Amino acid sequence: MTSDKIREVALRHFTRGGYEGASLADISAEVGIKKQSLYNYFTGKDELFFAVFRDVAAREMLFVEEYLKQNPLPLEKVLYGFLDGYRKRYEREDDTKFFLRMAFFPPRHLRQEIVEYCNHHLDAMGTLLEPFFESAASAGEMHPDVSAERATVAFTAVLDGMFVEMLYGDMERSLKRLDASWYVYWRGIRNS
Amino acid sequence: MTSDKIREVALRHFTRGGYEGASLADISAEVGIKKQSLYNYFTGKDELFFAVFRDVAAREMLFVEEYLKQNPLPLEKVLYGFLDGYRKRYEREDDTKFFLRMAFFPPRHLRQEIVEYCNHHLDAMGTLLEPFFESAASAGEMHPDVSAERATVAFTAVLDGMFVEMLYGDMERSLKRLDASWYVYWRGIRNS
DNA sequence: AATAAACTGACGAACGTTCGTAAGGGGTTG
DNA sequence: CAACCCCTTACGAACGTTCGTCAGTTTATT
Repeated sequence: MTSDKIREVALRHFTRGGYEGASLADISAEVGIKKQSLYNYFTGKDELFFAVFRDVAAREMLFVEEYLKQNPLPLEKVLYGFLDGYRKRYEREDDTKFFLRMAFFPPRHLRQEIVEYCNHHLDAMGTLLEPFFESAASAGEMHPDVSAERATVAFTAVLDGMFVEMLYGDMERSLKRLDASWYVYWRGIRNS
Repeated sequence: MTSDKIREVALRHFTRGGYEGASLADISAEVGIKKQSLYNYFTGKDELFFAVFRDVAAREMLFVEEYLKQNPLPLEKVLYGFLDGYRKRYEREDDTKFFLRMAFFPPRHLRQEIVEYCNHHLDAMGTLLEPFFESAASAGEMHPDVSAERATVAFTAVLDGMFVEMLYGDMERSLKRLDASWYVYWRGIRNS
């Protein structure tokens, strides 16, 4: 399907160049068609962008849902596995990088729509994550001084910290940061 | 000085639109001159960009140096004050936001030069920060299980996590994250 | 025959950049 | 004091390119 191919190539171009830096000429050339032919599938650049954006958001959410659907495990395993799973996915796919870029630096004229989408995404992610902390708290896996909410918020910060280091591109540094962040984070919330 | 004014306006435009999204026409219009007149001060867009970049990098480094120059304090105060000081600065100035944007998503044809600059910056920052952790470790302020290096790396991750939330723009969320991240981080490294 | 998907051609607008030039101020000469 | 030159700074006009987009036409599929 040509439409899928276009979205796939466009994702890569939007990720590397941003909205302004991605040109329809380059995208269509890589797909193997003329840029005017893109208009058989999308009404314009904005619609192509949002098609890509929706694809990415759906896959991101699916990834999180699928991971958290697994059988209940000790919190330590769930959380570290989550970080490591996301790390591996980040290496393979442009999805997360695209999503971060557009969340942080949206093109001005699409800003509002993007921000709304991202807020919804973050809320949904919090809703999926927090129960794990709450049941872990009930089970005595977490230190009683650390509330489930604080632990959740701090965990998403660890996740973002890892993303940021990966954005920057140095794999060795990323692993070192993941190790250090997780080590300190888990010491900070565990009950022992 | 017109050159300063240009750099000041250009900083704002580069921060909000990125390299590709910032146009010389818009910048010059806001300064109050025609775009051709920019060429009296800079040989082109790239040189203007690097002039801004160097200004920003210098101010960023100066901020860190000045803060850490203060009289020795307990590690807890130094680190939390560092986070909070950066938070306040972030609200006031575009410097950090510009720096993050260009570090994460540099324009392709300037990528190498930018990355080199950023690496130097990160190294210098590590060099300034690590001694605080090492002397704190010697003084018994940190838990013996946590190495100074791990604590340093995890701390810069906390800092980046805060930046990221501020990038996203919601102040309430940023403060909540700062609170949670710091609370968990300090529990993770303190000696008690 | 009908429909979808590719094409050619062209559009106005914006981009960064270059050229030639005019206005202004300062310093050195008559 | 006036005349000259020079250098800085601004500008209008135009350059060639690229941008996203629109219209009309051919090709291929069913």
